[in-house]
This record gives sequence, structure tokens and C-alpha cells, in this order.
Amino acid sequence: MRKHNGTHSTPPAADEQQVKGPAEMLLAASAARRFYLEGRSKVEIAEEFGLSRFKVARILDLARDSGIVRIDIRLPGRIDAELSGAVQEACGLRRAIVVGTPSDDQNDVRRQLGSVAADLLTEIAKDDDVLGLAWGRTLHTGLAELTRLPQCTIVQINGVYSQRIANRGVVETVQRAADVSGGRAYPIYAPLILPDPDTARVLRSDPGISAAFAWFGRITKAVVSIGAWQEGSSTVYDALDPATRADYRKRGVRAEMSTHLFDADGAEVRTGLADRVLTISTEELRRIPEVIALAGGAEKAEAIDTVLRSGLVSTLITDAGAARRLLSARERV
Amino acid sequence: MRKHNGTHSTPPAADEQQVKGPAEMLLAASAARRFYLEGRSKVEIAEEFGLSRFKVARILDLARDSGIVRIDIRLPGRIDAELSGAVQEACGLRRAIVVGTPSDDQNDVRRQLGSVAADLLTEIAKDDDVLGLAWGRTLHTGLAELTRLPQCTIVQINGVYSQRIANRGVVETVQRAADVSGGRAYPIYAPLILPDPDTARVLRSDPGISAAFAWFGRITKAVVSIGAWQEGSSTVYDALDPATRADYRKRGVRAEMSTHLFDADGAEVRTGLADRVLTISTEELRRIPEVIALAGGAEKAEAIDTVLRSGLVSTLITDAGAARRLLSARERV
DNA sequence: TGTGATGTCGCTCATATGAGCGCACGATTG
DNA sequence: CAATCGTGCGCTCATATGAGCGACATCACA
Repeated sequence: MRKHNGTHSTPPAADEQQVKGPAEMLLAASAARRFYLEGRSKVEIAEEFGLSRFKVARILDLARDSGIVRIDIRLPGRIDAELSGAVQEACGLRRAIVVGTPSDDQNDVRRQLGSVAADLLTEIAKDDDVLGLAWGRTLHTGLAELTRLPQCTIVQINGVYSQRIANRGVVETVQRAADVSGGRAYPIYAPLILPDPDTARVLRSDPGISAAFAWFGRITKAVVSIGAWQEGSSTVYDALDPATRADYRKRGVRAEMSTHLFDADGAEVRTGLADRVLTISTEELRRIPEVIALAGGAEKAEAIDTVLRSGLVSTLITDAGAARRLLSARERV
Repeated sequence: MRKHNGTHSTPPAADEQQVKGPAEMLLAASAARRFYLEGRSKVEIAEEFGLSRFKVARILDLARDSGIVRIDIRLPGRIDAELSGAVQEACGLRRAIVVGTPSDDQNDVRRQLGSVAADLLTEIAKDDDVLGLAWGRTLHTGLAELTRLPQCTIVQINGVYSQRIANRGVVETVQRAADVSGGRAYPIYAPLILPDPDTARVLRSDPGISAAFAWFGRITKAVVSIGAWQEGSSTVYDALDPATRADYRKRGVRAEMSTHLFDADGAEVRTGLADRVLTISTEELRRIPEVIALAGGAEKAEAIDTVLRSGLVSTLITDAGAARRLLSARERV
């Protein structure tokens, strides 16, 4: 039972006025109202107007084709359904959510992405899920909206980068998530990046921190963010000294996710950095069934493209600008 | 098979956001696109998304109820479907066509009504129809748009009121209608109102005029216009001297159609006027299967109400202002 | 007037669809 | 722990629906 084959796949130039005259138009509008709005069956309508149900069907087809009946599908709020579908398709993701930001302000974008991520978590989290949260700046504001959550264990999956964000905020958000969830929380009260591998090793054996790390293998849903390898786009980039930044860039680093570095092909670039950060490993990440990555801003499009190639991410939440650039990049390939 | 029982008969206050989260919303939008826009079946959609067809049905219901899918029915151009239906219902007419005039200018309204009448004639006239045309000012301009017509006989059903309108125009329009139709025309080259019954009698036996009158009994579709018994609203009123106008008004006349006068109950008011006009009789009118009446302007609402009660009219073409007043008058009864 | 093209209508029949139902599961309460 | 309720899911089955078809009217053109 395929309706209107063709007519709707090739959208009309304008309202193609195929209708003959006012009487038929009125009949079409009336029948369409009964059928589409009042939910009557075509048989009923046929009886009411004294027509055959086939005639009614043809009239309704006509009404759709001529633009009398207009069906539009648009998500309330900010999600761009079309871009979302396109990105999901083009990148082979389980899910892609593109928010159509009217504003270009970076903070607005971050807040929106975080807010959507919070909604998504609220929606897809089940009891006994183990949530790994790795937020940096992007998630920080938005996840404050997290007001409902099933009873989950919540694990912080990397340390805190305290230079820019008040510690208070991060701690509060973790605790808040655990509170609304009613489950246990495993925060990591330690810096993200440490001066040397020895310090990292010592901290990993700290009871509180190791408790969190012990959960990494059992995380079922994680939220991370993607940064481009440039100023202001990646917490890690910003935390490193200029020489190291340049060195990594020379070694092909284009993107960063949860302190892991990726080149343009989505391959992980192994550096000494891994030894002196407190974070989940890519192997552990890969085992997580649902990895939600956030990244906003058109300038991150290449970095997103890159990280998605690694196959670590199952859901991407981004904004329209980045989505469009991402799509045009993928088309070119 | 009744869809969405209730939900759509009670329109939601706003977009009732019943949807759980972004993922479900996205799924709903995606499924709705496939179903409503691409015309896929629910079974296909279910297969594509790996759901049962029931789940798909529920998602689609949700999408409609939550406002993701918006179906609106509106006629392209100027016809107001809702008012048309309401008037048709309230007045027990076979058809009612209400044009939604943005302009209040009387000439604009007349042009629109005439144009719609032309379209309607084009649509419903069949070969071998005998069309009776009685136009006054309202139809004069609009019927110029008559560009297509099956082969019909066209009969002018009343004389010409030449004081205000150039004769040339009327004659031209009649001939034009006959030309586009390819049928024969029976114009009446004589005034509508004559000074006395004798002159009328003489003229009725004029070969050309009596030829037209001879067709009156066989007319299958007629177009007439309704006037209120006041200045500028009825050709007949305007043509009479003040004393006669007042006299008729005193005798209950509220409306005029094709020189026939009606009181507030829709009963015909018999006056001497009938003997000195050249027009079709109400008895002949009543035998015509389709009588299309035109009347525009809110000030004619009462007159329309009145004439419709006579039962002579099967189709009304009017404007939104008159329609609304007509409806509120009928509601009060 | 014939004749093929075109369009309209309503039929049959296979398929799509929804109402109603029961089942399984989780939450709530005694 | 058991009973109860609510909820979400998918099944059955009667109904609604569209594709395809032939009958018929209409039309353009010879």
C-alpha cells in the first residue's frame, strides 16, 4: 500500500493548482478535514458526501498533491530533524542530534548541546546503567538541567581541569547527577593532567580514584566531548605548553576526546600524554555500548569528522554549523 | 477504523510536549517523514527501524498528538473552507462558497465573487446545460474571467439596467460567455424596469426577447445576485423613485433578487413591480435545479438570510464579512 | 463517421491498519 | 512476600485501503 508514489518524492515547484474549480476544491478541503483532522474513514466520508470510497481517495490524493492539505514535520524546539538524519546516515552513527542554533555564541551553543545531552540521558538511561561522565566546558552548563534520572551508578571518567572552571561547579554537577539518580557516585577529585607519570601512578592508587577507575570496565553509557587541536577548542590543548601543542600537531594530532589524541584518519596518536592523565582508556571506551560525544561550533567539524572515524562514538550531539561542514566534508570523500 | 479518537477533536492548548526525549522525538520525526511525506507503509518503516508495526503506529500517533506532525488544510487563494462549510450547513444549501476578502472595498469584493462564480460555472456546467445569467453589478466584472465553458445555451434572464452600467459591457459579457461556450446566446436587449405594464407586455412579445423568455423553463443553472433594500445594494432599489422605495419598505421588503422582493421571512412580496419588469419568474426560478446567488458585503447579510429562506437558492457565493453575520444571525434563532 | 488516445469510475483482491486483548514486567501497597 | 495495579508490547482478526483492471464516456483528428 504505497501512497502517492512519486508525487511527494519530487516536491512540487509551488502549489500546483491541479484542482478544477471552487466546488471541487471545497469538497476536497471538506473531505480532507474529515479524514486528516477528524480521523474519519474514507468509507464514512464517502457515505456522507454520497460518493464511492474510491472517489474520496482520489479527491484526497488530489488535495495532497494540490497543496490543499499541507503536512509539515518539524520538531518543537531546537532539534533539526533533517540534519540529524543526514549526519546519522553519513557517519554511520546509531544516533545523531543536531541542534539548530540561531545564536553563534559559543556559550549558547554549549548550553544547548549540554541541555540536549541531559535530556537524552534522562531518556535513554535505565536502571542499573553505569554512566560515565567526562564533561569539560561543553557539558558543564547544560548538564545542570539534569533533573530526572533512573537509579544509575555515576562514574566520573576523567580528572578535573581546574585552571578554567571552578572546581565547585564540576563537583556539584557530579553530585547533583548522583542525587537525582539516587545511585552511587564515583567522582575523581584529582587533576586531569599531571606533571609526570609517577604522580599519575600514585593518584591512580588513591582509594577514591581507583574506585572510580574500577568501574570503567562496566560503564554502559558515557558522555564525552570532542575538541579540535587548537586554542579554546580543547581543554587538553589549552592545558599544555606551546611546545607540546606544536609537537603533537606535527605528529598529526587533529582532534582530542577525553585526552585521547586522533589524527586525520581517526587513528589514535600515542604520546607520552597518556601516562600522565587520569582518564578512561580508549580500549575501555570502545567496550562501552553507548558513547555520546558532544561538540559544537563549525570550527570543530574536522575534529568531529576525525574522531568519528575512530569508531568510538555511537551518538553525536552537535550544532547545525558543525553538522553542515561535517556533511560537506563527507560528501567530498 | 477511527484514528486518534478525541485527541484531535479537542485541539490542544499549545504543542503539548508529551514526548519523552530527543531520541524518541527524532525517531518520531523520522518515521513521520517516511510515513506522511514519502508515503511508506508502517510495515516498511517498522522494518527499517527494527520495530513492530504497532510501535510505529504508536510513535506516529504520538508525533501527531505532540505537534511534531502538523496537518493544516487551507485552500490556496481566497476561499474560506471553514466558513463555507458552516454556511452551507447552517443554511441547508447544496453549496456555499465564502471568499475571504482581505479588502473591504466593495468593488474588490464584487470582482472576487464574480470571479469565483465564473470558476464555478466553468467547473459545474456540462454540455447541453442551459445557463441563465442575470448579472448586475456584482457579476459584471468578475464574469469577464469566464474563459472556458462547455457547449451551453446561454440565456439572459433579465433586462438591462442601463443607468449605471454601460450597455456595451453587459452585451459584451453575454456574447463572450456564448463565444467561449460555443453555444447559442439569447440576450435581452431591453431595460430591466419599464415605466408601465403595457410597455413590458409589448416588449415581451418582441421576437428576440420572447425567444429568451421561452428558454426560462428549460434553464438548468442560473446565476443571480441578491441585494439589500437600501441605497447602493440593489439595482432595483436604486432604479426606483424614493416614494416607491419607501412604500415597498413599509410593506416589509428587505431583500431583492432578480427584481423579486422578499420580506424578513423569505416570503415574496407581490407588488405592481412584477408587471413592469423583464425577468424570470420565481416559479421558473424554483424549477431550476441549480440557482447560484451572489451577494457580498456585511450589510447584505440580512438580505441574504431573508432570500435563502425562500428556498430558491441552492448555492450561495458570498464574502467572509457577510458570512459571519449570516451565521451569527442564524445562531440566534 | 470511425478510431485510437485519454480520462473517469467503481470493481476485485491482496495488503495495510487499528481496536481490543492478553501477556510480561515493574512499581506500589498490604 | 503476595496481591494489585499500571504500563508497554505485540498478537489476532475484522475492517479500511490502494493497485490494477476493465467498462464506459469523451475527445481529437482523420
